[in-house]
Amino acid sequence: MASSTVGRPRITPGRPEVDPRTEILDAAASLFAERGYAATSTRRIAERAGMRQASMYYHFAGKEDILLALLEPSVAPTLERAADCLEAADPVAALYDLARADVTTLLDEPHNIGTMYLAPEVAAEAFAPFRRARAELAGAYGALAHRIDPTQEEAFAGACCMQLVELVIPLRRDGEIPDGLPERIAEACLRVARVDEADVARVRARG
Amino acid sequence: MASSTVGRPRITPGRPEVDPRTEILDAAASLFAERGYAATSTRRIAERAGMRQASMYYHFAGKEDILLALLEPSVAPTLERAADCLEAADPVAALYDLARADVTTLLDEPHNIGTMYLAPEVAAEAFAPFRRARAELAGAYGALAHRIDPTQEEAFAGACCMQLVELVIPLRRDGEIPDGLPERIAEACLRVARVDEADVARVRARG
DNA sequence: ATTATCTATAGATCTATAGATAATGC
DNA sequence: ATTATCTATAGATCTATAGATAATGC
Repeated sequence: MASSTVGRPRITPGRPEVDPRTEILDAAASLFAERGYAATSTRRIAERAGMRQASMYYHFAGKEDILLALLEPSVAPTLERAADCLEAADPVAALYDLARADVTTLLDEPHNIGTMYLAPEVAAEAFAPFRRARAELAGAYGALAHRIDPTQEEAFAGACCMQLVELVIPLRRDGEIPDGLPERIAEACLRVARVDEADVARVRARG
Repeated sequence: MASSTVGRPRITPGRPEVDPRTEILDAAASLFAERGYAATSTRRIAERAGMRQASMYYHFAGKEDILLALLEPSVAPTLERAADCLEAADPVAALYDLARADVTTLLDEPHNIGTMYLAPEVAAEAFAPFRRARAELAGAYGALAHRIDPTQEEAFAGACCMQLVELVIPLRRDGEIPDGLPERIAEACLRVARVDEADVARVRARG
């Protein structure tokens, strides 16, 4: 995984101990988050990664392949977490924990790559698995909300929770991350799912 | 405003009774919403508008000018509505009505142009007035929420309401608009702002 | 021999401008 | 004369490929 010294050396040496694939992903993620996918050229990605434009193609088939590599790793953990929480005994606590975990994940990603969830480019066929994973996650939110209060419709409640969780994306873009954001968003999800204030306090206090 | 017959005729005549500026805005809005701003070429806009690529420049200075023209009309009404509701006697009803009106506006726009609110391109200097208007709207949501329950922080509550209102954008993109969406989103805003269920029912019943 | 870069470039865009042209208006 | 289009194109991209090159590994 470290940079072996095999192969023609770069013109500017680049970070040691970081493999070139990661350098490219890192550069692309920051540019995609800042300027968007379509407005980011392969030349610019390579430049930020510290190599020539054409060298990128040794590691990736193209721009779309890079975006796939950036989004893919989040799919498996998301599906797992969504499946797990469906079996929880306490749906209120489960909803809170799921929302908090998802917000934390989005916060911890190195370059606010969540921005790309909404990009028109992920409508392409290649991103179908990614979209399916998001739909499944929304389904999990909806199922929990429905267990909390069966009078509310699953699809709408799930969409509301997802939307609140993804509030972290614009907040991060604008550099306005308040303290305790995961907990605050998780609480907002509970309220949208019609959990009463006593229960909100109970779950919050549970820590 | 109708198409006079002055000027060299088009190769393909185009809609009568619709002025060319509107044809261009219409074409651009649909393409921006479908594929995004950066991925939409002037050639494609002109083609959908029924004219040659260069003819567009008789009506607009460039692509950015078109996006500005699409976003600008929403600024004044938004600011007005936000200012009005701050003086309302009943903050719960005011929050409900503001959210419902904003969702309805986004639903009524001909081509889901709300998609562009989140595009990285509106970070450009030219869109500063538009961003300021959105910040002011978020401020109005926050102020109402704060009047409803002064223990909650304005900025976060405002951001949550905006985010819920803008849920209409992805729902519309996916063609999943349920019945009564403006009312349902407005209710969700009340719940996030910690309005109790009795008050939610009261404001909803008020019609 | 293998690996990972490099240089160079083909071919396909895309934006914006220059200048011609085909209508109506006066 | 004015207006609104047209054709043609300059100049600047941008993506992806071909083939050379400079290291290490065996």
